Amino acid sequence: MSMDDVFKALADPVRRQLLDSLHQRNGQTLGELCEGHDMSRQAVTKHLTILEDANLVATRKDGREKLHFLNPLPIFEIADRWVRKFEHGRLRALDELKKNLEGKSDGKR
Amino acid sequence: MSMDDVFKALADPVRRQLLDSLHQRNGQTLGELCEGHDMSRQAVTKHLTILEDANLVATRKDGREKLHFLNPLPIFEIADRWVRKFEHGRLRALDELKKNLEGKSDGKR
DNA sequence: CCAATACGCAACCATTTGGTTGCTTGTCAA
DNA sequence: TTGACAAGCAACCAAATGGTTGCGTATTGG
Repeated sequence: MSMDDVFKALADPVRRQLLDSLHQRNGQTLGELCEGHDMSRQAVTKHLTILEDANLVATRKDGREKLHFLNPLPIFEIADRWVRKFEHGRLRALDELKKNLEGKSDGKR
Repeated sequence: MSMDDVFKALADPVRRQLLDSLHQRNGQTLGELCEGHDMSRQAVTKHLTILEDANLVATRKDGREKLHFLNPLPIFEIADRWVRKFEHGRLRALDELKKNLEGKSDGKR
């Protein structure tokens, strides 16, 4: 579950939609998660595997069904780290950017 | 600057490193940003273009140099939306996940 | 028991991605 | 003015991605 895996897992709209679906109703089976997606079951399986590898989804087998559960913790971790990193001057960020784009060799370099 | 563009832009370690570099020192030229990356200038240019398309980096031409500036706002927006969406039960998320994985047909379905 | 259901596995394919090289353009400085 | 430097453009390539199909396996309900 490297950080890169989480970023890459989140970079696909289908996978984000799968997370959304699990957020609405947790513990869905593979078949249920396939509904509404215009692709084969195997394609959805591949996406779910990527989400599992990123530790965003955990599974449990129940009989012949496979239940999927959302794990939002990696999302929180990444958000924390990345937001905190750039937090400095969050409010003034737009102003600073504007000035930088207008300013001609403003001396900061 | 769709949300998908931002996610995809952040999904590559080279691009995240470029954002880091700009965070350390804003307004770097293309040549400066290339230093320390074991790839051609053109490869870095492509990554920077993706960051520009995602509105994470803005540029200004200064003579024969091109200056690059970080725009952290899209990161904040995405973090806000996604963290808020899954915020519910953030603290208990891990416990709930554990129980779901252990529990056999806990009746919620 | 056995047929249907739910899922797994693997080969295959088209497109996208991430990189390269070669050449061109524009700007500065000696 | 002209050579060197910074960056742009375009063609090309290998590998990863995202999808497909066909078939195999295990579980369950009638």
